[in-house]
Parts: sequence; C-alpha cells; structure tokens
Amino acid sequence: MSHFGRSGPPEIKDSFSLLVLNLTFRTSADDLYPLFDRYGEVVDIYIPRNRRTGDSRGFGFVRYKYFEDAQKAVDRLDGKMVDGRAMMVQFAKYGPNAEKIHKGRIVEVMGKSRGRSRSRSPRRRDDGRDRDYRRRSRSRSRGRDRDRDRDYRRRSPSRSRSPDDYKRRSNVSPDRRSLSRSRSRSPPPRKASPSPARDASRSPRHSISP
DNA sequence: GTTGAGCGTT
Repeated sequence: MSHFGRSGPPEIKDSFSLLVLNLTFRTSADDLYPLFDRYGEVVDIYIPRNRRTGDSRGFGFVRYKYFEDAQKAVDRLDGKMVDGRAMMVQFAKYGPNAEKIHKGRIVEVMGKSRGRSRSRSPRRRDDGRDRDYRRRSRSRSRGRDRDRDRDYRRRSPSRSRSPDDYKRRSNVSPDRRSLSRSRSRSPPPRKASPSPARDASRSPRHSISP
C-alpha cells in the first residue's frame, strides 16, 4: 500500500526522479503509484505536503528504477488526466541547481538520447513567457519570505494582531499607572524645551564658521 | 468548501 515517503530518500543516486506537476490537491502517492507503476518499476513516490494542514501541495515526485521507464512515463503520463486535471510529468532536479549533480544519474538524462517531450519543447515563446511571469512573481522575495511565499495563500490574511493586545495597551497596570504619575511630574513630553540654548545652537551666526 | 506556481522527505 502506501509505504512511500515513510523511510525518507531511499536511493536517489540509484533512481531517476520525476517531478509530477499540476496535480490535484487531493491526489496522493497511492493514486499515482498504479499510474506510474504500469510503465516501469517505481522505487518511491513522495508528495510534499503542508506540515500544518497536511494537504498536498499539488505536485509529487516519482522515482523510477530505470531511465527508460522514467522516460516512458514522462512521455506517456505527461498530460494525463488525473482527477480531472492534466498532470505534467517531467524529470526532477534535486535542489535549485541539482543539475550539477553528475555522480549519480539525476543529471539531465534527457537530451542525451531523445529530446524533451513534445509538450513543453515546441512552446518556447509561450512557455518562456509564462515561466518568466511566474518567476518574476517569486523573485520579489527570495530567502526568508521564500517559505512563506508558497504558504501565503494558506495562511490567514489576518495580519493585524489580536484585539486583546490593543486592549492590553489601554488597560495599563496599576504599577505602570504609578510610574505614569511619577513621570507626570517630569516636564511634559511636548515639543522640545524652548530653551534659549536651543535657540543659540540654532543660530547660524554662532555655528557657522568661515 | 476555496487556490494553481513550482522542484522533495532524514
């Protein structure tokens, strides 16, 4: 049944990872397993999900044992209708620049034997523009907001603090009130004291020096 | 109950 993603990364260096995009938010690894397993030996399937809600993020990773099977799956399952949505299957890269990985086989296996799929290649202009458009969106914040960037829609739009906080401000503690009264004795925090010194200091004649 | 760019877990 579902034993994927339970033992962590099994053997990435010995398997080909496929990235399944455009998945439904209800599709689970178990739903993809029979689809990908029929095209080859699936080593593992992992679908990153939200740690708070636990919902799928809409994409998953399928690891094949052989490249041929993975390539076939990409060519066959790419654009397959799943749950009423066409999922996009493509080779995955581990990390932002995992393409540099060459010790295993996660490198861009495609292009060596066959070209890319006919789904994403012949659309250089449209695809490029589309990609650029989303890239820019994410480019606005890279790093600390990166995590929140993908969760901003999940988070509650309520950014204001709780009204309790506001009330607390009004409800000053008796201790603080004492302090306030004490401070009351001090000169009012109004504008700067109209001291003559200030005037003198502000005098350009004294300040300016040839 | 919703949404839709993207690259993952010890």
